[in-house]
Amino acid sequence: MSTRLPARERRQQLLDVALDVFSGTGFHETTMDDIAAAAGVTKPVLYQHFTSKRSLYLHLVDDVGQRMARAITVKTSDTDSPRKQVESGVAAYFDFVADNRAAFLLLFEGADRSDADVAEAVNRIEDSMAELVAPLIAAGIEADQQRALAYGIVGAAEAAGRAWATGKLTIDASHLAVEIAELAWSGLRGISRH
Amino acid sequence: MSTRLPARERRQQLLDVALDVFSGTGFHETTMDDIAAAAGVTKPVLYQHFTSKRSLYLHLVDDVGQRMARAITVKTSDTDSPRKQVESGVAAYFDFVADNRAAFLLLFEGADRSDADVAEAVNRIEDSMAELVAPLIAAGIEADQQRALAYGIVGAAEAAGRAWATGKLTIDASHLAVEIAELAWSGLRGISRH
DNA sequence: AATCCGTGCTACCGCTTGGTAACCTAAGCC
DNA sequence: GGCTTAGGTTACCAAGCGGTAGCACGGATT
Repeated sequence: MSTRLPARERRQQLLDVALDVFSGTGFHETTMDDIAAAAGVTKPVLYQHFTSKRSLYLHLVDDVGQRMARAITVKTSDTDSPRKQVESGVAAYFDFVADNRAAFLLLFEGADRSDADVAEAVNRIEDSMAELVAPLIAAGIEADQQRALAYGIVGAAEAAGRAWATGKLTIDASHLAVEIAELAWSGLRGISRH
Repeated sequence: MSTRLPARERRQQLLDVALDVFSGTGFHETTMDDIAAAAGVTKPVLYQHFTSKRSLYLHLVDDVGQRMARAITVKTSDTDSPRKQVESGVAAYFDFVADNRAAFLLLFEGADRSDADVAEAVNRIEDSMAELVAPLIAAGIEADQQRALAYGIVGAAEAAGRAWATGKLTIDASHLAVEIAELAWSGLRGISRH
């Protein structure tokens, strides 16, 4: 039944499966046996590839976080008009959400922020996105206020993404992106001429 | 050492202590012994007042959620000018954050959303706040888009609150409220004349 | 002073689950 | 065909922790 796999492939398969399971059930509600079973394998196989449950989980969170950050950074670096940057950044954000639902939910719905390491990993992503947004706010504003607004915008995308990914919104992702981009942009512009 | 307390007061003390401990350490990382110790008491005392760890936790989440929702609803019902409603609503939000840091973090930082009941409780709050915000958006817009934007605004406040409550922003709470209110308002207005 | 009840403690149980030791077996290679 | 190696399994352990039974103690009541 269980086809034998070379280490490389098995490891990748385990990562994929673990992402799905963790994402659906959450860290603490998921047992190593659950993941193993979902992969059609037994527990010790997991421990041949990962030293502990925690390390597997952290690996996933880190990995997914980097993928998301990169996806967005790449697509915003094309243009330098602030307006276009907001649009393409938000679009990239929701593209990622749509194409990687499990990954997004792992980060922003299931992640256990009371674990310091996990919280740090998630914060790193939020911070890096806030740093992309901050410079788009008019320069006349104090740095701390800029950061506050940047976190606000990032949070808006996050919440909308979460609502969408959990099925609370029936809009399609690209429309949602346009909507949130507009919210962000006019929010930022409104502030700038305060 | 441990002064004896009548049931009423003990129960309340346990709730207060549990809120602090859960909020700081998270549900799974907190043991019943931890809470008991923090209250200067032993575990069985906890079970004289609450039937299980889960029920204690859920009780807290529910309680805190209702307090927060009420605090905001009350202070927005004064006025009917949309602009003023946004301002006073957001102000009430950050007042609550500042006055109830532990409670806020329990809901939006430590809460384990992979637990269905917890997620539902937290969602209830977000939903009720989104419902306060939605009607402030111009009527010409489709309902689903209104809801999407409403979630976005609520998420902005949440993220800003979280950043503030975890010490990532040094602004004082009332300034932060003004800032986010302005972001929300101009965001909404910008959208409305799309 | 004997009683009683509400409050709290000591001591314990048992299940879940992360993690491991020892063994097995399919497949390539000579 | 035998040997080696890597991928996989069964069976188990240990420990943390939620939850409980049964006892101790203090103070009001009579």
